[in-house]
Amino acid sequence: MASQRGEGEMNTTPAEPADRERARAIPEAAVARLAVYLRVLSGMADQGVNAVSSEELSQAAGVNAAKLRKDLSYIGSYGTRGVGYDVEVLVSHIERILGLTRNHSVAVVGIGNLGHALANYGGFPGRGFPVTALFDVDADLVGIPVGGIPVSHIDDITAVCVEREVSIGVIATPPPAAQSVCDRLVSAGVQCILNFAPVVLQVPDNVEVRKVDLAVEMQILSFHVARRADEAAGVSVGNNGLGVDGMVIRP
Amino acid sequence: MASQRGEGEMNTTPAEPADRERARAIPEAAVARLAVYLRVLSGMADQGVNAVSSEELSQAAGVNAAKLRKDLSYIGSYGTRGVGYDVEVLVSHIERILGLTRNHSVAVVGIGNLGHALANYGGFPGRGFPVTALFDVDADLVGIPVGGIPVSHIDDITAVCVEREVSIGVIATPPPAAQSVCDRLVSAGVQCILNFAPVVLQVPDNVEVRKVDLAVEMQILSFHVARRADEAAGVSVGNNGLGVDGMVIRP
DNA sequence: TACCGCTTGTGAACGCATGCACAAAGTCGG
DNA sequence: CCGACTTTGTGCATGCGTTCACAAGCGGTA
Ligand SMILES: NC(=O)c1ccc[n+]([C@@H]2O[C@H](COP(=O)([O-])OP(=O)(O)OC[C@H]3O[C@@H](n4cnc5c(N)ncnc54)[C@H](O)[C@@H]3O)[C@@H](O)[C@H]2O)c1
Ligand SMILES: NC(=O)c1ccc[n+]([C@@H]2O[C@H](COP(=O)([O-])OP(=O)(O)OC[C@H]3O[C@@H](n4cnc5c(N)ncnc54)[C@H](O)[C@@H]3O)[C@@H](O)[C@H]2O)c1
Repeated sequence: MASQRGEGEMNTTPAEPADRERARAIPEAAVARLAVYLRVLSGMADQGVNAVSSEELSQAAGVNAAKLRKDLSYIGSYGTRGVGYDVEVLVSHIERILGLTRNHSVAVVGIGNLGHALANYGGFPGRGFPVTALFDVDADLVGIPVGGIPVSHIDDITAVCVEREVSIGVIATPPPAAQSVCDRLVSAGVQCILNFAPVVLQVPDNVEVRKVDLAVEMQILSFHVARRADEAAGVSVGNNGLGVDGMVIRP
Repeated sequence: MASQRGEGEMNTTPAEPADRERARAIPEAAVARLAVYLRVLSGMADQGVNAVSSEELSQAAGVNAAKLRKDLSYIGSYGTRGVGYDVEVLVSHIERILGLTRNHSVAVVGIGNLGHALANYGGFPGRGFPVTALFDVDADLVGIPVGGIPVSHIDDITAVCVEREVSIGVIATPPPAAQSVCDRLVSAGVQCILNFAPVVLQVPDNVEVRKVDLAVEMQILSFHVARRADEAAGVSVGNNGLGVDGMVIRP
């Protein structure tokens, strides 16, 4: 539960094995892909396509066809053998599983570079995630509308979140403020947090955190470059501007 | 290789099993965590800490201590039994493995909401990822400096990328332009791409793509809310605007 | 109606990652 | 110098996720 999932996995607690755990047994990885299928299917629906085979859909989503079918099987059997899937039907079933039959109100905290971009972004409302509240400590920002929503002061976070039924909190503050903001969101009743600050947040078990750390993403890319580089040329990357460092990794 | 990794995994090709595959056998998931350890360790080093045990470090990074030790063991044995790890030593070894001994020049394409935020963000250069080039199609933007770098026209992408030795391309354009931009980056020799546009990019095998899809992140959070909701109350989420649909999932 | 070809859905095998538990290896105090 | 204590490094078992391969099921056709 109290995970800290992000790009490459990152469990925190062992998560009790039995309890009422079995619940809805859809693998986490499959959920992420279902969201991708949904986007692709929505695009197809918009273009008037109304039937699709697992082969076509998997291609468009960039995954293995068998995996796609297994993923879809987790949510039920809504295809027609010999034919494929009805786009509309699939869309509505995935939406139901992902809990998108109701809107999820989003609050953005920290209206700086990133916060502005998020607040101005028009892509969320259409996907069921209306941004309904913005917060910052900066008095100069409070009251000013960004993307149509006036910025509230961070001290009003509980009242505003409750009033606007915020269910997802997005943290876009500097790292030192992130934990404090997180705590405030949690005590305001927000149970889902998307964190852009490069810090590991501590939250109670009933709160779900996902993090987006761009530096980590880049470092993973960097790793692949490096691996590829000394895979090609046995050793030594070539023109590195750093003295002696091109030796073998493992002794 | 030609994966499309993101939040929850997303393989594309089966990736030939043997070949020279064995290479550097560090699990992808471990690489992502190493980047997190590195950040935590850097923070510790800044605070004057110079030794740390696996228990402390794992706590700070939000992972299991055993997992942390296993992750570190992939890069070698640099701890001292009975004592712990030397922070500096660990930092430099992780940096070496992640290929951070040399800087990776970054180009951002699409200087809109998000592109501005990225260009203005001061966190990348310090972590070894200097942003050295910005591109857009919009003639009004070309020439204007953002975050100290003047925006170049997208048509100059090859020349500029080659000249500035760009190794990572960040795509922050609207979705319809993403594939085309991606193709241009690839033909300019860029082998690593970080994609913010919600589309599945097609790339050759020698190019590594990672995607950041915020809508997907939110949908995953939404799924957990929904799961938790009907875990508490037996069945039926409540007010869904879709006729008859509140039945059990699997027959 | 009976057959044929196509696509789904899934059982089973495999492989990767996680977590446990402990031996190996080092430090520190006496 | 020795013994007790601490913490690493890792073999092994377990569980999850991916992939294969095929039977079951459906539409179309004669
Ligand atoms: N901008 C990017 O592209 C980018 C990229 C990667 C990561 N990040 C991370 O995202 C976060 C935000 O980045 P940014 O560039 O937008 O920073 P920023 O400095 O531009 O904006 C931060 C905003 O948060 C506000 N703030 C500070 N303390 C607060 C508090 N306690 N409560 C509410 N608001 C508070 C500030 O007033 C400011 O408006 C940082 O943690 C950064 O590391 C940003
Ligand atoms: N802004 C956000 O917070 C946010 C959140 C999630 C996803 N995204 C995604 O990130 C991408 C960018 O979002 P945004 O809000 O910055 O959009 P935006 O419209 O503000 O900016 C897009 C920029 O790309 C430029 N552009 C268009 N076509 C181009 C081309 N062929 N080559 C170079 N530049 C081109 C445009 O001139 C514009 O400046 C979109 O795909 C969006 O879906 C953005």
